[in-house]
Amino acid sequence: MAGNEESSTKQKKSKGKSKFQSVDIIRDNQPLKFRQISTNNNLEEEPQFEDNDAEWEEGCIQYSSFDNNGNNDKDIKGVTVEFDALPESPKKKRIRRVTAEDKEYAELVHKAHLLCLIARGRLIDAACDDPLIQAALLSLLPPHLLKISETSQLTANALTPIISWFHQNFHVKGLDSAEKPFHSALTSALEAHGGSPEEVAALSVVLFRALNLTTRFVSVLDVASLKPDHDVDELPYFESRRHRKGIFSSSTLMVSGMSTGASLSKSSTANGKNILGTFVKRENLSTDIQVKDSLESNQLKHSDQTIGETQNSSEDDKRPKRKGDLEFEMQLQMAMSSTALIAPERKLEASTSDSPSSPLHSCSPFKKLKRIAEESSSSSQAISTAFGSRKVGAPLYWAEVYCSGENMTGKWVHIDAVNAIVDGELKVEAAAAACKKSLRYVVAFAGHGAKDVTRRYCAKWYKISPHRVFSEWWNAVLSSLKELELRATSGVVPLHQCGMKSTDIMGEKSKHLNQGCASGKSSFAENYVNFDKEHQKFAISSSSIDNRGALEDIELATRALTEPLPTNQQAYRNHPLYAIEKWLTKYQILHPKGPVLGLCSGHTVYPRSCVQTLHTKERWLREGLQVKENEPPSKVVKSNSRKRSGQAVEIDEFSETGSDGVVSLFGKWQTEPLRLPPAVDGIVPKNERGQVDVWSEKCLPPGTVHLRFPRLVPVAKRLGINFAPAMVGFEFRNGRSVPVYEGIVVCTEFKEVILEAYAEEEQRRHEEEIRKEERQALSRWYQLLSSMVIRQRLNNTYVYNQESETVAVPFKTEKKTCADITNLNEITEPCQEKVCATKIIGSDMLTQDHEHVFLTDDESFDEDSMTRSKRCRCGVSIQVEEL
DNA sequence: ATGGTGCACTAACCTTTGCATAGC
DNA sequence: GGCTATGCTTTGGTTAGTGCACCA
Repeated sequence: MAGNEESSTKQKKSKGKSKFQSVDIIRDNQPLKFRQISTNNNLEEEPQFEDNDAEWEEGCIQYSSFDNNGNNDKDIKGVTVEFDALPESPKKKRIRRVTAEDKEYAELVHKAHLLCLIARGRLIDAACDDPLIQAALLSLLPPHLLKISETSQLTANALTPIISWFHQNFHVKGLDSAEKPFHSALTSALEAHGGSPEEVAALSVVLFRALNLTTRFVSVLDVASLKPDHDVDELPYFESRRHRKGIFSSSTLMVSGMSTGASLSKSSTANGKNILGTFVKRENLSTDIQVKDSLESNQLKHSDQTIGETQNSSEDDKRPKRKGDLEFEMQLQMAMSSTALIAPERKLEASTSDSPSSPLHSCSPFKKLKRIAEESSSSSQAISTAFGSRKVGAPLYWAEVYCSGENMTGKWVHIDAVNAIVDGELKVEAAAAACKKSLRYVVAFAGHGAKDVTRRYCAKWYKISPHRVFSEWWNAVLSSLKELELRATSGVVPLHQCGMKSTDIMGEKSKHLNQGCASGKSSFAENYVNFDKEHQKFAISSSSIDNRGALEDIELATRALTEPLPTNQQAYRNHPLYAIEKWLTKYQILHPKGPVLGLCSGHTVYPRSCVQTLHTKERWLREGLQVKENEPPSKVVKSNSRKRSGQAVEIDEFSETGSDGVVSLFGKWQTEPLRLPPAVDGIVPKNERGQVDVWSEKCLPPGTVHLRFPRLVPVAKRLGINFAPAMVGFEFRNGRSVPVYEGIVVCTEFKEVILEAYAEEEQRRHEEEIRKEERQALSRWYQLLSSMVIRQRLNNTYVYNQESETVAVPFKTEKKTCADITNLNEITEPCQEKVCATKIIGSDMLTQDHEHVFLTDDESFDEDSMTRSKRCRCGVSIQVEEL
């Protein structure tokens, strides 16, 4: 290593990229240098130990520190260096970027997990259809509540008393019974009047179905992330696993069981809709919570376990608590108070008392909760779970009941029996967001089928759509399930009975649209035309709007296309509905440039449908399209293709300016179907490179055909047929693109001729190959046999003869059995007596029938090795060293 | 203190049509 | 001399993703 100066230069050069650290060991005035692989995330990189690549840091360690045992041995073995600070500061920490492989893996996991969750949903749905459970649950229902099944025009309000009763009688008890089959778990939950959130929600579905109400079991599929996640803790499946051990395993609980009796009746009567309690009430209630003996002990044990998981370890106790941990503890306390299965306060205090310095600790958990509750209550009817960053408490399961008396045409009404919420679809997203959950997939299950109803609950679709699997796959998965679901839930809704015509439905759409306009702070009137165009597929005639499924589809589609305009610019980057010019890519343009939907931070917002992708003329050719004559380019951009110095003069023929380095781009509306010059007189029209670019069948000149066989060129040449090599793509090799050729393009009339010739040629080649292989096989057989014979001959001569002192070696031959290897003799000119391979190999070969005769004519002498080779006519040869 | 926003930076991805030399 | 096989070498623009400062 050179001096410090050089080292520091290297350090500067490798600023922020240090992979290794070196330490200079001063020993006998000769600095030694060694490196330590840092704890860099990029571990898969092979360390490069060339000096020019390595990044060195200097440090001095006294030699004596290595030699404290008095060992003067010059070799240093196993040096351990301890650094005061970590080799890399957080600032220098390199982020490991996700690779395509990571993404693919994550997507596979995501899909598999989705399928599992759908299967789970179907299982629950099937269990909810069980007549025994339905009957058992129905038997518990007070008689006056049974009347609801007689209601012809069911409304959400009519369901409130049932929800109230259910909520008073069935509570979330937190313990997840994932180990049990769901059917028996549901039975147990019914007996115990409570269970996991999933079971309680399912029981509510059972109840509604028992009352002959068209009901779906709705579940938020809390699926593993579609994108590779660096932080495994954030992965939902890890999350859920972790929380399954706790009281609130992917809980849906938002309001306590104890409190809701009062709050339910009050709020439900107050607004007739929302019977949600608030945390302010919870705070008051919590001070009066009575410990219930029997359940307490169990719960305490469990809470102890849960707390133990996060804090009971002595190491953890001493560690300063993270915010999330504290929040989790508060969550825990809330959970216990909510279910009236609370641990004694001293326990709670103990659980939070180990981080006195924590800012959160300075106020009591309930004060904190009160503050949060106040915040959440500031937004009208907000669901009071907005505490903590932990992903617990989010609503994951609920029911949807079809209320024919709602909304003129009937409506699927959200009913969260766990939290006693009726028609709270607009609040689900807020509740989920408060618990850091996104409603990526909300799926309704009925009749063994499933339907994606995410749109109903998710207003900000643009936020969740990047986290959903691509729609083609998802739609394909759900298509058959959707039919099943539709069959189970569809019912004819004659429009005339509802006094609603198709125009009214479109009026509804218009209303939604205008709502969207209002939120977008802009007039959308002119957008209606475009909107209507996009809705064409949903604009079903009055005659076809005859079932709930179709109506719901319209409703969901309307929601899909009337999302409010985002208020931040970045949301427009990949927004499926809206776009601003700022976030268009190099190859995108607005065409037509309008209508204007609104403004965002001074940027005009356009519909995403106006964004068109541009391509060069050549690129359009690949799509089987050509740019119309005299079309001016829609956009001229700087070329990013590398021009070699030798070909830099090449001028872009499409460029308006005519200068090099720019590319003209055209939109699809400027193209027409490709019209290539046809083949004339058996001549294939070729491009400037003397080939045909076969990106697709559309790219073939009329009258030509692409023959995708190897070794066709010599055949075509031999027949004198005009052809062109078919280039089918590129391969990136050695840092550059290399064209890939596959077969040739010939005129159609020569297709049969050339294929026949090709078949003959291939046949001939095949036969030739077989012959070649046979020759090789025989040659190898001959070599093998020869070597064996020689070996035996030598054994006989030098080993056997020691005993018998016989010079002549007997050798058995069998003429009759050697027919199989006649070719051997043809190749090698052997003796007339044919060697039987089977005999030689199977027997000792020591026979008395043949005596080798080594004629002097067949001898050869190698002067270098001073050996004489003698050959018998049977093919046996021996080498004799002359002394 | 916290979360949202926007800018700046980074790394993955996409791009896309040789050349020199040795051996036969 | 011509043909073929082999080895060499790895750009730079675009864009999605991430970190961080700033602000409400």
